Amino acid sequence: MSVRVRFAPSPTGHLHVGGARTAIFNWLFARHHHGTFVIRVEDTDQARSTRESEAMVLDDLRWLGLDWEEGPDIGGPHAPYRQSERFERYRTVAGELLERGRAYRCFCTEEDLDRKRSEAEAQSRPPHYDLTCFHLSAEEARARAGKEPFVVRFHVPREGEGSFSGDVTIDDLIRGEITWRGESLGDFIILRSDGMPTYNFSVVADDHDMEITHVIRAEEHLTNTHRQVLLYRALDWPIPAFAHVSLILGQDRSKLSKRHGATSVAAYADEGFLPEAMVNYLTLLGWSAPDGREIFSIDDAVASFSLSRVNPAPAVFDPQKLAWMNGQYIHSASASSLRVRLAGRFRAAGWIRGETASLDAWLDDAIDLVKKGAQTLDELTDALRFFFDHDVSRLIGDEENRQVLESPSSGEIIEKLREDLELHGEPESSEAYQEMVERLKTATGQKGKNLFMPIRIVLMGAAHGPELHRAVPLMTRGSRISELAPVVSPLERARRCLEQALR
RNA sequence: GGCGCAUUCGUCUAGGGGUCCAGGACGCCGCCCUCUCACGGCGGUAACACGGGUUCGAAUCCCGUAUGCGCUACCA
Repeated sequence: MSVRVRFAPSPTGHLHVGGARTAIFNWLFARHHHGTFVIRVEDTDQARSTRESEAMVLDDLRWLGLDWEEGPDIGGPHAPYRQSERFERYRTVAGELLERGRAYRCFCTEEDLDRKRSEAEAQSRPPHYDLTCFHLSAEEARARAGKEPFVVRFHVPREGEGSFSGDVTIDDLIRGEITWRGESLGDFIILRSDGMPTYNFSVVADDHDMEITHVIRAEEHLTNTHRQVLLYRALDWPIPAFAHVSLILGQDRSKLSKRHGATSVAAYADEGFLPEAMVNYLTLLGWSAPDGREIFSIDDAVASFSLSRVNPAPAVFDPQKLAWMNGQYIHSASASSLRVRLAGRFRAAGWIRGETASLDAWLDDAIDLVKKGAQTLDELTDALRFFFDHDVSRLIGDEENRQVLESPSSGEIIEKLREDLELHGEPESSEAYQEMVERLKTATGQKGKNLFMPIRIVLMGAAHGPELHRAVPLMTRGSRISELAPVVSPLERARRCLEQALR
């Protein structure tokens, strides 16, 4: 039998990293087994669910690089894939359960239930439903159903009730054997008074109808499995395999949520994280490759993925390691591929004014110049800002910079630098830059840090940054490309500094 | 409270009775490279929750305790 798995998000906002990892594990499992990946939208909570959220979640999944064979956007043999469009089916299944005597109408009001619950708690009895309506005769139930609101409850088989048992044992693919006793469960609602199904019920109906073979989901659903298996049994439906993936925790070891900072994958996309890095990191949160490698492509993960290597313990989300990993991907990416991903940011910054091959070539060189210093696309963009933005007053506003510039030799070095640039022209190559440095060495008698720091600060605008012999020629070349926003040329920088900072 | 799950360096993890005085990665610290910052290289710091068993031998198996988390809803 071919593998069929599903990811079932509730459309209540962007996809969060926890959901993303569950989706990734499902997808990896499906692809590894050449199975089918289904997206089903669980929007029975109509107060919180929106179509906009559904579109966002689907976009987030696509951004991660996941694809699916069946889903609300593309349909499929088991359409519809939105629970809100499957109400008829749930009513039919509930009717089947009613007919089989495995479920019953319950007319107790919420007030009744609240009262019963607190009474039970006061007497330290389990707060289970007291079966009042279970004991109603079929005739009475039918009669009241016409004029009173009711819910449909599933009856959890009690000891000695025929051949049925409320005990359930599953063999979780990640955690092994897990057993629940029937006594720990009360009769639970499957259809609300407004006719809407509850989660545990719709999930079972859908997973069965959609022929899901493996239910891979978050650990928070683990104890729900007890109810769900009971439902499968009452309906004589085959029970799928289960795999419960542990929760992702924040730094304080509580379940990851908004107050832990960025938790939606969209937020990471905005900051300039690459989907490949995101998938790689999330895959590693709970799973490890058999060969121990930590940086791997999604195809490698597909090839070696197995649920038996998924760790059952919860994992703390570590933004630092994610950032490191994203950096690894950026550092090994080609400049041209990064340029494509950065295009939107460059345009937003107003740096790109036209289109020409020389512009692309310049951008690629610029990207290569700074990419090792960046861990995100945002940082990479920031690292390029110095080309276009040369603010002398901000430059001398920095204490470290001012100290260097105020040293006795600096004035002379900058003066000679300007003279050299005027006389020999601005360096367009690394070699030309080196020659310029040699001339400045002889002219000023300075070398090492004493020589380079003033040059660096005046030309680059900061004491730290990329290599001068690459950056300065690029600056020169950039200042001559009209399709690019104005790059401040080396000579202009030297002049401005002399005028505004050094007397 | 009841039920369930989990517990190896700060974090992610490897390990599934002897090869483990526990290996890798992130972080942190130091050194090297170097005009600076990064990158990279090298080295260091740091863990089997606790208590009982089982066994010649336990991080690995069993029981208990502690702690954390989840469920116990007409949320999913």
